[in-house]
Order: sequence, then structure tokens, then C-alpha cells
Amino acid sequence: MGRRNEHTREELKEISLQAAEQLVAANGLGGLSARKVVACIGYTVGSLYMVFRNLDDLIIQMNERTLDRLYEALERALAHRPPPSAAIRVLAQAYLEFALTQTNRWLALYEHRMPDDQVMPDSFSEKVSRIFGLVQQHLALLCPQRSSNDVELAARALWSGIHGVCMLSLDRKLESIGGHPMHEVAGSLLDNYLAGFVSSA
Amino acid sequence: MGRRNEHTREELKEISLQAAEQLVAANGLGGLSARKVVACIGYTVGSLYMVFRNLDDLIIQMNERTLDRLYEALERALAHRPPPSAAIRVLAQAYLEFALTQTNRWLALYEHRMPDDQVMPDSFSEKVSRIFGLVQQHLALLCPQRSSNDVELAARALWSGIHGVCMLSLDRKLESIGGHPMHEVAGSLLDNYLAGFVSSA
DNA sequence: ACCTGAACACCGTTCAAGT
DNA sequence: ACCTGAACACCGTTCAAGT
Repeated sequence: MGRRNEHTREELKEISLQAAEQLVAANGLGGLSARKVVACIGYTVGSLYMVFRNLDDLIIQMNERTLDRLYEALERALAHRPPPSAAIRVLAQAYLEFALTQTNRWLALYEHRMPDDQVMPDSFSEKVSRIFGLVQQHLALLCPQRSSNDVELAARALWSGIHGVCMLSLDRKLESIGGHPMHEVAGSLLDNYLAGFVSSA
Repeated sequence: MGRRNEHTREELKEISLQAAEQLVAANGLGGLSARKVVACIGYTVGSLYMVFRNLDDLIIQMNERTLDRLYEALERALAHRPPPSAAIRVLAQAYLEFALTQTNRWLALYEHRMPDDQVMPDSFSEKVSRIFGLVQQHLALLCPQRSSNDVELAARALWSGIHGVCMLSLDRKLESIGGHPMHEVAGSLLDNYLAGFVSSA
């Protein structure tokens, strides 16, 4: 056969990633397969390997797009320029909102595991760092007197904490442990941590 | 053929779970398959379905055993009866230690996802609650004047936080964001949260 | 009753062959 | 050059057939 030149390589990549995102949004990362992706876009399975090294490569590129959307959501939340005292809360709220509304896409960021011998591409790590930098930056504004090492550590602790709240709240396996809504748990974490952090200057 | 009565049903279950634990410890949950399990124990694949409903059932039972070991590790850490002010830290430390030394087994607790329409068995939820209750109980001893609702919320926030620190520290994808060792991040979270919590009585 | 082994419907990946 | 489709080595699950 050969549907030659019906799509450029770039277009083929784009529609593959779009199909992958739809499949993940609908059925989770477990509902994604190379054969399902090509079935969605009307190609046969071999074609996928023209534009992706393998399925891991496709998933990583999909996840990078998710990281981009997450970053945009966080930036959008900061668009009203809240004072430093509110910015951290605004960021956390936006993160929770993203995880809650895009649950399967957000979960795919963490469910996907690399083969033990391989490492994430730099482009992925940079996108993670960029998001993380947002927290660090606003935490530094809140506590200008603290060392950059203190701020780094606090940003990491806070962000890990908010992430953990999301994870345990969205995992149906573990929601059993009390009926506190996610936002309330995150609020408690933030309020008490920040109270402790600013008072220990 | 038929290796009849060479093992009782209970023995077959036990050696299957042991083989599964070895496979997961060595290669992660992704390295586990029904066919590999039976290859380890010298049976053919059909036999597995005599003692497990399906592979999810086997994984859940394996994870329940991991939860039992985690509970034992936490109890062992409390065996020296630390004062309430130290008990929470002792528990967090033991949790980190478990995640660090049994990484693949600990990860399997969270990597495994149920089919969307199914729910975890009660025995699993109870084991989760039992572990969680340990935190809640020692937090209540630390702050006897707080309402049980306050303590529940704080226990959940703290535990989620510690969990998030583990997750992001052990995930090679995300370790990029700063070279702070896991224990230090967890210490920061605990110290500042508890400082905020006890002072907001 | 216990266990096998073939069968079925999937999966990721490769690659000779066709246009 | 682009794309197919068959092939290979896997996978979970079922079940008739053997002992």
C-alpha cells in the first residue's frame, strides 16, 4: 500500500501524541499501547517506529507535554500577581486542581518507569526543574532573609508534601484513611509548615 | 503428567508469593509476570489460577505481605518506647528506611493499579489503616489537648508529606531537583510542620 | 482433584518486501 | 522514502484433556 506523504513526519508525531493523550485520559497509562495508538490514527504498527525510538520514547514526549501544560496552569494561577504570602498557596492550589481535573495524565507522569539502565532525557529534567523553580522563587520572595540552601530545602519539602497529598488522595487504594478532602489536607500541610518555617528564622 | 499433591494449596500459594516477591525485589513490579512466577516454582501457568483469581489478586496478596512487614518495622522502631516528642520522628525514619532498603517492594504498593471498576479487598484497607493508626496514635499523645479531628487531619497531612518525600526522592526521574538527601527533606517537613502544629493550639 | 499444555487475544519491536 | 504486514518473543486467562 503506502499512504505516502499523507502526513509529514512532524504531523505523524503530533497526531500520535494526541492519540496517546486521549487514550491515557480515557483509560490511564495502562490503556495505552503502540497498537492502539496507530489504530487511532489509521496507520500500521511499524510506522510508529519511524518517529519514536520505542514506546517509552513516546510516553516521555507525551509526559513532557503534560509538564508544559502543568507549568502553564501554574503560570496562569500566578497571573494575578498575588503577594508573596499567598503565592505559595496559589501554586499548591493550582497543582491540586491540575491533578484533580487531569488525573490520568498527571498520574502518567509518575506511573511510567524507565528501564533500570536508562536515564531521562535532559529536556524532561529541565521541564521538571522549571516547575520546581517556580516554587523556589516565590518561597524566596516570602523569606528574603533565608539562605538559598534553606529555601531550596523548604521548596523541596513543601513540594514533596503537596505531591504526596495528591498521590494518596487520588489513589483509591488509600483513600480509606479518613474522609478529609484533599484541599483541607494540603492546607494543613502548607499552613503549619510555613508557620514553622517563617518563625524559625 | 500431574505432580499431584506435591504441594498443598497453601504451600502452592506460599511459594508463588515468595517467587513473586523475589522477582519484584530484583526487577520491580514490571519484572513480574504469571509465567515467570510459575517458571520459578516448577509449575505450568494454568496452576496459578487454582490459587489466585488472577494476577491482580496475587499482587494484592503480595502487597498485603509488604504492608505487614512495614507495620512490623514501624513497631520495631517504637520498641524502645521513645517519648511522644520523638515517636513521630522515629516512625518517619523507619518508614524512610523501609522504602530505601526495600525500594522495589515498597514501590509495588503504589505502582499497582486496580481495574477502574474494582475496589481493594477489606483486608488490604485494614492493613493500611493499621499503619496509619500508629501515626495518629502517637500524634495524639504528643498533643493531648487537640480534638481528634485536628489530630486525624495532621496525621494525614504529615504522612502524605513523608510519603511524597520518599516518592520524589526514590524516583530517578525527579531526583534532579537538588541534591538534598531524603532524610534532610523529611526532617525539614517534620520539624516545621510540628512546630507550626503545636504552636497553633 | 490436580495439573498440563494448547488455544485465544493481546503486547512491543524488527525488518524484508512492496509502492 | 514511506509504509505495510508478517514474524518473533513475549503477555494474561481459559479450559478440555490427561493422570
